[in-house]
Amino acid sequence: MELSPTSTCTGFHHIHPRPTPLSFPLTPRVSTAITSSSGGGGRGSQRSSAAAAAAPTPTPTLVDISCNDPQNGCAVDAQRRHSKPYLARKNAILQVQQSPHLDSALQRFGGVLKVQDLNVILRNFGQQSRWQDLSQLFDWMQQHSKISASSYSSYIKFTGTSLNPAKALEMYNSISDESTKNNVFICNSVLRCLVRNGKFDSSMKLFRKMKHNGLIPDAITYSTLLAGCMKVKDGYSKALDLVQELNYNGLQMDSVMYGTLLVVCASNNRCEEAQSYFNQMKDEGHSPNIYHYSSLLNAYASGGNYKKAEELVQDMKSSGLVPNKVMLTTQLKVYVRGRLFEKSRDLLVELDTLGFAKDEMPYCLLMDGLAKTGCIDEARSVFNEMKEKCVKPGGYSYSIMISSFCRGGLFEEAKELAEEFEAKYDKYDVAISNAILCAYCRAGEMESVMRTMRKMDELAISPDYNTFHILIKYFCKEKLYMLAYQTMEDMHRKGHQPAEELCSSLLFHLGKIKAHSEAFSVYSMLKYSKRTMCKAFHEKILHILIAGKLLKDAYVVVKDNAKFISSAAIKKFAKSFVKLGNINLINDVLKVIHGSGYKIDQRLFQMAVSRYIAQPEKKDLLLQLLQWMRGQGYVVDSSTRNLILKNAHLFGQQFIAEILSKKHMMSKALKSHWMTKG
DNA sequence: GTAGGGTTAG
Repeated sequence: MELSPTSTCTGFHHIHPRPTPLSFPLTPRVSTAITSSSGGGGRGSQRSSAAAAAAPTPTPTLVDISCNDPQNGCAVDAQRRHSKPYLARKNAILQVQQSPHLDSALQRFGGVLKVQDLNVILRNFGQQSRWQDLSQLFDWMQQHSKISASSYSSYIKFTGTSLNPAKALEMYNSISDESTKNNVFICNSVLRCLVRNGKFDSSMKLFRKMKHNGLIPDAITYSTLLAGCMKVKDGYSKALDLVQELNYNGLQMDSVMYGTLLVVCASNNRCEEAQSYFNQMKDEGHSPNIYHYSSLLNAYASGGNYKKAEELVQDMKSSGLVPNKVMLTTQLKVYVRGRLFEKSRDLLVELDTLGFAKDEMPYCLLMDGLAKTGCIDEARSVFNEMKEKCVKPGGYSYSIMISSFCRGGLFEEAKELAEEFEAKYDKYDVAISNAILCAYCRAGEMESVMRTMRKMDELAISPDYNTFHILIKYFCKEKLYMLAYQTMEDMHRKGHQPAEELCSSLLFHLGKIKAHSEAFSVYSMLKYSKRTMCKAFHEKILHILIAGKLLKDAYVVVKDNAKFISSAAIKKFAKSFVKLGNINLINDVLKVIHGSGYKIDQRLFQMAVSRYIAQPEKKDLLLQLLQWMRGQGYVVDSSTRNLILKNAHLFGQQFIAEILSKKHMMSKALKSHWMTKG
């Protein structure tokens, strides 16, 4: 049973390549209008080579020429207007960029190239994803001291793009010059690199360190960090902190930051806040683009606020923007979330007419909404409708339907659909794998469960919380309790916290099969997780530990949770411990029990004394016990006293005289009684 | 002469 793939990468990333940016399916006439009014900062158009070529360049710079085709007439004209050294550098740039042997090219042309020329080449390598050459050139620049702050920021940026945040960080840490290390461009590059690679917490930690070391953050710094809040738990409050800090530093939000903030609000169910940021943005003179509108619309979806959504779409149309596929699909989401299934269906028809329903996504939205409202039959018919329309179903629609069937108790149908998926498709990720696993588990298909687990292993799909949960529940159902336990251990190691009821059920069964220490381990997993634990849990594990004679562990449980444990259970524990537990801890146990408000009865004292008599070398402990008893007002009853006297030879006369002093004599008032809560 | 964002599904 291998549930912990050795690979640390997740299968999800293998299966889903980085999505390519969506293009707007708009008519050319409208699209021009949108591009000019989109107000997105114009970053994209600045970087497009078409725009660069079209831009008027009265006095071409080295950068411009290096990007042009040398055969181009314009460039030839430009060449004539420049000095020889200039042309030599321009030529050297091209030679180095185009040379198949970077080493020798640098040897030949390196002397001519200035730092800014090398930076041009560096960025060129980065843009072309020539990572090997990028590193090699950067090393060369370092070795020849032809390096500037720009070299660092570009290099770090591209190292982040090539998904190597550790390398970028290492580079940054290796900078010894303080002013270079505090250069805002370089810092922004490093932070961006961490954020991009999903290391938001690290980026915030580094950010604090940078500020401490003298960085003065600018708007881009905050914008970069804000972007990290989008895919992070509790991103909204983190984003708010950043906004507060940037305002405190006298910086202003721009349309990029507002865009990011709207996404954060939408994914954190902050509908009203999204709206207020949207308005604030407009008040400050930034005109929203289609992304701003879509994000706000998405925020409305979480509240199912379809009236506002419709107003927003109207508002957007009157501002001259045309709803695109994403916008309309998001509007469908609003209707689905608002349970307006008639409107949803109508909109789906409209999407289809516009050619926007060619993939499964809008169908998935509707199916999922229907299924979660209990309308499984309707969901099934949308699924079939989608298949009839030759829309290719994929992992999403299958996982929605399989999970719905499982939830609705239609296990056979779920299993059949899982088999259908396996027969027709070979794209797996953790979500579809979980749905398939769930179906096979509920249908009791052990062979298929095991096969699916092996498949996940082979494809390096990391099991997630749900995977573990499904499997543990299933193994319990099949009475494979040790397997369930091992799976739970694995789950715990991976940082997932199992739910209380699952722990409770497994713990109970482990106790039954006398897997006492395993049961205690389950108890500990729950106890040291952030989850709540029901009070009865402590007593449950206490009985198991007593049965397994794991008395030291039982002692810890009692010590920490006595107030949640019944007096009968405490009594049972005390008896077991004094009888069989570690002799060195007997006094401590008695003190703890007394300290939690229980009176200790004479039979227990007598048992303790018997233990000490059996091991006379522990006579100091006996003495301590008797002294403690005296201090707490307990007395030694006659039978215990007789027991000690009978064994007087083991302890010595003086000892006996001390312990049998008058204060220890039995008083009638304290006689009798088993422990009673004080 | 360098650095920032993005909308929809399980």
